Amino acid sequence: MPRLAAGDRREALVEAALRVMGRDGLAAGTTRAVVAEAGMSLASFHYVFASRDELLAELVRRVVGRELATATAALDAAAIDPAAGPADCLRAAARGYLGHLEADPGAEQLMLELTLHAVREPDLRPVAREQYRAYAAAAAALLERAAARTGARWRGPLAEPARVLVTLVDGATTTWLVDRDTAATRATLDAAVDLLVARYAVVPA
Amino acid sequence: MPRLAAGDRREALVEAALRVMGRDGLAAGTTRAVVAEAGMSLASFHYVFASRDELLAELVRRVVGRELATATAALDAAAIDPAAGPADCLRAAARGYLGHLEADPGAEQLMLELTLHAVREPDLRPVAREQYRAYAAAAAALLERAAARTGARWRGPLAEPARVLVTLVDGATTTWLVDRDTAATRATLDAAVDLLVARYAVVPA
DNA sequence: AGCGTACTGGGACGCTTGACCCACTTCGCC
DNA sequence: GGCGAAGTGGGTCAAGCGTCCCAGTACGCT
Repeated sequence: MPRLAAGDRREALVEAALRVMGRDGLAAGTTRAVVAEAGMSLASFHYVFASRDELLAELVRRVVGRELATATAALDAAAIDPAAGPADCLRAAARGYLGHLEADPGAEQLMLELTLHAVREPDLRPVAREQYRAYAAAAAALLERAAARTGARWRGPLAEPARVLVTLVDGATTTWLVDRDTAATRATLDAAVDLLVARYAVVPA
Repeated sequence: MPRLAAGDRREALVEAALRVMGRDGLAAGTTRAVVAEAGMSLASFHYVFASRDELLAELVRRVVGRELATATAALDAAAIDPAAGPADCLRAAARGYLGHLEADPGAEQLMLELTLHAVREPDLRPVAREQYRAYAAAAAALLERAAARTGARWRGPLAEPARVLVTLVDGATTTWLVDRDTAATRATLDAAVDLLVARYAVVPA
């Protein structure tokens, strides 16, 4: 059987954990369940990770990176129309995220579960903070890019609307996970985007 | 030692569970931890509750009721000033909630944890749905009351702004739990309230 | 060919979990 | 005074947990 390099096995375990926990929840992602999903033995797990917490921390970093990439891609794909305003761009990005959420609800739910877990565990708390700092930065970058592509600009510091955006996406995710009402969530996000642009953007005539 | 009626012991166990889980998280609320907090034996637990899940379901209902009462009280207390507009009312309600969140973060975090858990468990899923239906209804009532007290009225059906409100509060809670930045969260909520009123309210001159 | 490092299989350890059970006590009521 | 229902103490059960360990295997390098 072919040997895997240590880094690859780390990767494989993270991927396996993502599948198991996305499917059945954070609590279901025991070390045993994870290694079973990855087709490895327990020893391999503790050879690569010092502890389950280390896996969890890596998990957060990995998925955050993936989310950010998704959002950016959605925005880029949206800004093709030269007549589009910043609201159109952001709406498209929001829809992109919603599609991502619908396609794999477990992954997003897992992120929420991980965040809540990380806030409780002193060792993991910094990870959660970093996660939300990354979200805020990504939101700011998103706003900036949307403005740049449409010739608009933002009033005042970006931090405030960026935080509103993060709050919105977070809340929309939770709400959608409960009632799975995509139409209502889309309407909420659309309205919120309009509101955001109306307040913070300066759109050239 | 004085006997407690069955209903009282149910109540006492719920209260104990709330303390334990609010302090250390949903996962820490094992049956043993709960009965220890309540000063009872395991047998008493299973005499009153058929299972841990039954406790969890009751927990959600209990706390939801409490939250709604808090929000309504905050709104009522806020609408004293006759010159206040709907935005002032809602801002006050938001601040009331934020104060409540600061005073007992564990309780709100627990609600989030419970919701996420309920969404995963088929048996508990209806409870989560009902919970968010209650939130939406409460948000609608809040909007209605804010309008009534200030002589304003809302454009279109209340469901849409109500959903935005729920989304907002949910997201703000999560974000605050991570970074504990009260000022930023307050700013976010204030801005969001302004946005909401600007879009959905008809304020008389 | 042989050595040392990298890796793995499988079992074990000590502990906690939700659930259950049964002998026992307490109490209102006849 | 005694009976039956209500409630409890404490132990038990099987299952599952994270972690650890060690004997063994496979491979790259000299």
